Amino acid sequence: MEWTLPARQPFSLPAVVRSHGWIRLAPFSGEEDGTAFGYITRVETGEVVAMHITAAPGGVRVTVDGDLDAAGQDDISHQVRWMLGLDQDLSEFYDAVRAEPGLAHIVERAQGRILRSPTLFEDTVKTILTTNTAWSGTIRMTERLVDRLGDPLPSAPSHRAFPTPEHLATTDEDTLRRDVGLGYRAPYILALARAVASGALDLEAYKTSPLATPDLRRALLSIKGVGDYAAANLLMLLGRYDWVPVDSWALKMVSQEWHDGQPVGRAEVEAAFEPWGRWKGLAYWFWNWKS
DNA sequence: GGTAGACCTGGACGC
DNA sequence: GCGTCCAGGTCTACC
Repeated sequence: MEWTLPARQPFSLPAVVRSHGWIRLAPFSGEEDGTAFGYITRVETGEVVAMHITAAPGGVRVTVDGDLDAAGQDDISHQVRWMLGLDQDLSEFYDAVRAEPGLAHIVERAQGRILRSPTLFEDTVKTILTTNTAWSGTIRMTERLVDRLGDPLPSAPSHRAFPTPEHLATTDEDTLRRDVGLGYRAPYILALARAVASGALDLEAYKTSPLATPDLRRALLSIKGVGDYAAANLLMLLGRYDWVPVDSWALKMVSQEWHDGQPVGRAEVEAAFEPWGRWKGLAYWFWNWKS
């Protein structure tokens, strides 16, 4: 079955899909040009479903294999709206950057939305798996996590959904460390899954949290394995753009952009984007780097 | 508050 | 093929 979902304009599906590397992490699958992507998800009943998203006039077309009841269709629609930020209003950001040569392209290309997973649990796990490793390591760890512990798609069992916190919580550190290859991150992921599964940590509530960003950041930092960079990255995914996710790549880019290749620290990166105020994270994310 | 060292893996490199 | 070095954030212990 298929249906369409409207997006607040301007909207570009390729701009969201290509906003960062998430599309390369299981259980996403996607075209290089960003014109379509697939994702293996689960609906509230526990059923595993493959969805396929393509561009449609004014929004996106959602296709799933087989039929869903009304509740299942609503659930998928809700997930897709969050994943693509279909309801996000970035007009204030566009007005702020229109005159900046390093950012004006954002408006022309309808950039600004960032691809997300359906749950903040999945995005938190993936963010922890980006830390202290090469991107190829993140891809590999995520693939193994889904392959070993995700529930299979009934029509194609080799395709699996991202593991639920409940399922992850029942595994053990040694399996995650050696079989999945998470290394020292294994206890972090296990503790996170158990906290979410037990209800001690309600990550989904952070999507609509009334907390001020500094307080939300402190809450994220209390998760083992989430440090300054990871917290800033998660805030970006939550639509809070007042922190810049400073990693080694950011240091390198800012060094080359404004400091003639001389070594810089976190302070220089933050100072470079300070003028963009509550939009500084987005300004950094979509900056048109010269190098 | 700041800093050093450990954590773990894969890739690059030299032999 | 093997050994060594390095990159990549976060945590913990220590000052």
